[in-house]
Amino acid sequence: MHDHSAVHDHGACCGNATDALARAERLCAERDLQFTRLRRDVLEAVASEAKPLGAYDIAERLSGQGRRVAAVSVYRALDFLTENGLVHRIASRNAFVSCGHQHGDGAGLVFLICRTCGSIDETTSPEVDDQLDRALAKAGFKPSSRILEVEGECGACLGHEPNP
Amino acid sequence: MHDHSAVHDHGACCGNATDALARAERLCAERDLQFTRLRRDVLEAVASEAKPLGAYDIAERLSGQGRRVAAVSVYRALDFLTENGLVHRIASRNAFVSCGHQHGDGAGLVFLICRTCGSIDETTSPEVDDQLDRALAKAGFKPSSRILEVEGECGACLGHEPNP
DNA sequence: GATGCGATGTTACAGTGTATCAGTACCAGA
DNA sequence: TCTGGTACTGATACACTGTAACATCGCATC
Repeated sequence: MHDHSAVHDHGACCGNATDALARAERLCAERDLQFTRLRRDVLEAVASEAKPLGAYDIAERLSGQGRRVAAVSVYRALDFLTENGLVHRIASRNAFVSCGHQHGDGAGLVFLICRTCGSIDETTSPEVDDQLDRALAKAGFKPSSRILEVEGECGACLGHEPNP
Repeated sequence: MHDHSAVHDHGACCGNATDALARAERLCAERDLQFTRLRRDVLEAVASEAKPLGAYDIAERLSGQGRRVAAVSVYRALDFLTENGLVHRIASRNAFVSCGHQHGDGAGLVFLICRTCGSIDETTSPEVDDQLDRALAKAGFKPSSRILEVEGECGACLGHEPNP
């Protein structure tokens, strides 16, 4: 029912699906937005998996038992969720993860993508942002958004290895 | 013949196509790699445009006059070129740009993507890299590659605007 | 010439994303 | 109540991006 074959248990999995849903519910109430069934289901699918999911994966998971969710609908729900910072898009994978933090709009995030277990973590680093802003200013470039994704091995997978 | 409609003339255009070709030729000779006609043509197409080009755009440009270059071939050439640091992939655009610098393997690059004119510049910032390494170490993450792409407005376009 | 290898050509197909139109639910106002 | 507007969803079609598999060609080497 729930794939846990990958070596991964940093606590940001499974349990946070309900957290994410609760947070979404609150946020939509605050902003007077509709948290519809489709949006809820898409968020739940994404949040219940630490790995990034493609839009078609999500559509497949939500379909069945007389219900058919087309990829288009999933994309629309994902647009809504990303616009409101509940889900992030991983550009290097063409896939989506649920936001694990409550950091406002999702600016300044760093995504850590593990090559071994496929999981994704987020962090932030004000120091990186500072230096980046400085570099951009020096280049005469006015930023409006950025993506920063790092591939490598997560701590859990490094720990499991015999010879790091 | 050559589209210059976009506001963009920071000197990294057109002229550097020949530079890029010369650099590629040298590099392939050094490493004993084949710099074939297809690879040359693909690199030339990418280098003669400051904007990122999609693989199918490239295929279209190289086709005509009895020659037909399929997208697959372009992808293979692009794989070769990116592996050797002659071309970079822009993940947020699914497109490719020729490398404007001679910075070895292309690690530590920052891509500046202008929303207005569509051009792409590269910079590097050792400070950003330092801070990023620090943040990754703190997170217990061992990086093997990263992408850092910033969208915004380039200096040229900012200068052209009436009220910045 | 035979063999092996890398590069290319060709076809087919999988995966990703968007455009467009139609239908539905709901709410505000006449 | 009816009507019209808005937001969401369904559905189809299509464009774009990328890969798998196999055939062919050129070239170096035996």
